[in-house]
Amino acid sequence: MSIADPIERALSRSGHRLTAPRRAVLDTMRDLGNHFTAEDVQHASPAVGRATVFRTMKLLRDLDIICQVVLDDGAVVYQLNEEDDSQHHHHVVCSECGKVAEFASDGLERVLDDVARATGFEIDAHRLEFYGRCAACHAR
Amino acid sequence: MSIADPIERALSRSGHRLTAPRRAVLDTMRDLGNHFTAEDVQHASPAVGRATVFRTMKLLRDLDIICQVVLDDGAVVYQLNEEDDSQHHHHVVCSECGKVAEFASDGLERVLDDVARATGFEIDAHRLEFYGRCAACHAR
DNA sequence: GTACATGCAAAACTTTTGCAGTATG
DNA sequence: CATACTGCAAAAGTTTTGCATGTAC
Repeated sequence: MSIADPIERALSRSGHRLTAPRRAVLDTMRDLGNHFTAEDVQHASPAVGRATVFRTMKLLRDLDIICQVVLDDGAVVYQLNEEDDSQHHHHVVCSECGKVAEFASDGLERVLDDVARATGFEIDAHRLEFYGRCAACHAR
Repeated sequence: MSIADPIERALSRSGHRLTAPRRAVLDTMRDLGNHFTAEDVQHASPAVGRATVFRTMKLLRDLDIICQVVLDDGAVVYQLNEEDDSQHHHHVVCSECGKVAEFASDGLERVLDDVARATGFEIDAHRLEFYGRCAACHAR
């Protein structure tokens, strides 16, 4: 039987078992919608053991199903990657409602080259986050 | 009497006291050279109480004397800002030796505009980190 | 049926707080 | 000499681990 949900399929295909607690954690993350911490997930799924929440989140992180978002204040939270977008991308975080949008970086190449030249570093990865106010919060 | 060290002067001028533990923490940070965590500092200055290390680091962060660096794996560490460079800047982290170089972002404006247009966000802050290998490690 | 996954509880960490004593400005 | 700061120890919070039990495949 083939699995309908793409995330559950990815889990299964990578050799991991599709268990009730894992489904519960995934559903919770979808319900939370925005970014969340392990504590958020645990709180919204009290039936799942604390350790399992951490173990599941670590697994999902390794599989690139969730990704880290670094907030303005340095706190690190997580977010489900958008469908088929386990690609490299960045985040814009709304400081009012917490909404996060993703975007792909194109123009960053130039900055990267400049920095490589100026510092002598060979750069192979980066992290970029923007902070501001989303259209809705901005309008108010 | 005027204070020779620019950081100590900044501390004093902002209405804080120049105490032995604070000097010890600052000296330790300079010794560590690179980025460090609260634990690194505490470990290198056993004479200073644990709580004081945390309180001092919080203070230095508020005064923009140290800044956060987010590592590749999401861990957040700290680093002394370079002299007179409490300005906005970014970091390139060597994944081999841990060395961190700072740089100012110029070309980021274009990326920022693109993202603002594409997402509808009004962007007022950002965070950018590059990861790679420094010239020395790269040469080896 | 077997290996993987879970839940629980304890352990290991990290960071914060209350308070009595100390020392800076 | 007032009050900002410190150290200690306890508390609060977070993440990990060991182990017996359960369950997906």
